[in-house]
Amino acid sequence: MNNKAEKRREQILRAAFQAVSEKGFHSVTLQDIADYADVSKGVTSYYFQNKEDVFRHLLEWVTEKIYKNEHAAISKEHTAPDKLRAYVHAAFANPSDNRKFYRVYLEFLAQANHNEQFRDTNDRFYENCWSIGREIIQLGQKEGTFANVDIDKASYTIRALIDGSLIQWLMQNNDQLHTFYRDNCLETLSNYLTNKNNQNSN
Amino acid sequence: MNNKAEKRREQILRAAFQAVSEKGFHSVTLQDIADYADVSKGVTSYYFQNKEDVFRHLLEWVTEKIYKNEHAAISKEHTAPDKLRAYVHAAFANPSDNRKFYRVYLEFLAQANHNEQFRDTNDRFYENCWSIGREIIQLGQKEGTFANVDIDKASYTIRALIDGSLIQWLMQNNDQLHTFYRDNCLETLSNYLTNKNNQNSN
DNA sequence: AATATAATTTTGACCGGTCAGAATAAAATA
DNA sequence: TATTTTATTCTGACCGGTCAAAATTATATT
Repeated sequence: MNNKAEKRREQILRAAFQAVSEKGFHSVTLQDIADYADVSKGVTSYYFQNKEDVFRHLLEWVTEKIYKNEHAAISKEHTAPDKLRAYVHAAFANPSDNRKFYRVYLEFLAQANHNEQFRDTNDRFYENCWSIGREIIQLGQKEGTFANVDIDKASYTIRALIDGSLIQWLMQNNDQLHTFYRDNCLETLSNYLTNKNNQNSN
Repeated sequence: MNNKAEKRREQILRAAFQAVSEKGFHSVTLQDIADYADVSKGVTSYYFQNKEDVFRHLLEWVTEKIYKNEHAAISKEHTAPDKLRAYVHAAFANPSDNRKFYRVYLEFLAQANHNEQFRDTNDRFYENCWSIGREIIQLGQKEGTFANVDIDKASYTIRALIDGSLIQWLMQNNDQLHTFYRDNCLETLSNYLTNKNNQNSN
């Protein structure tokens, strides 16, 4: 049945994810994916058109999962500062998961420059991230807890700082720094959004 | 003489840079590098141990050039706010150069997770970036124009926001947004460093 | 200066190895 | 039995690295 096929596909995507995180995007072979999924080589070709098709779905799957996780996190909170904290904490997750995720994500970002499909998928991911940012900021401004910053600009800034911090953290092989970067990120964003001097000058 | 050999090596590095920016890290072959450098395939092997050696030197060459450029830019200015502006403007450079550079740099970052040499080189680059940040912040605090933020934290934040902004910009194929992201980045950093509420709580 | 010799640099064909994709067959399942 | 899944093998393309020979440049000799 369809459900079972869907299970297989996810099994393969998980395997591909693991393979990419350990071996790196380009050194992953169809055989690797099959090995990690504990199936034979032909299965991947049966469920996906080719290797690129696997990766395309993998990027979609991963970014979708991240977005849903982050969105769920902020939905549990009710004030803007709480949502902001929840967002940053969700984005940073825990060191080992996040290291794995960002390794893979970074490879896709690098590839996106030469692959329009990846770029499109990432655009949708960005849109989702920005929408989270906007939601938080709008609430904060309605509450009166946040300054009257330009909402779009600020939503870009939020994601830029999160990604920039995580990449910087990723490049140091030191999980200790995870909470440091997370808290610094949150603190900076809190001050940025709260500071009444940051008024929208438009 | 030695000088001529050095010329050749740089010629090859430039070719490799061009090749990576156009074709992507992993699809670049020794033949590609030779083609871009307008020499035969064997030359690269004559001047470098192997392909990886070329890439290692390429990353060093590129990051060194970037750092020197940024450092030169802030050295021309005398006040902290001016240095900050100069730094951000240097980091953003111009759209086409920066797109090329960040494409290549992003590929190296992705690779760094599986390549210790790349990671080491990037660590040195980060150190240089942070030192620029620290220099600016220290001056600003001495001048009294900047708030008493934690200098290390702030230097990480500065680079994180620059990198995060540039990557986000890179993923949109729109050079128009270049000044938008640059100015937003600078504005955010200015406010962050100037805001007297951002006091170091240690 | 002209020629011969040596050193350096460049070339491109070649080899061993790898991989994606295709083809095929065998086994399992319903 | 028909369909799905797994296992195995083949093939053609491609790449990194090698290296002998060619070309060029530098040096020595007369």
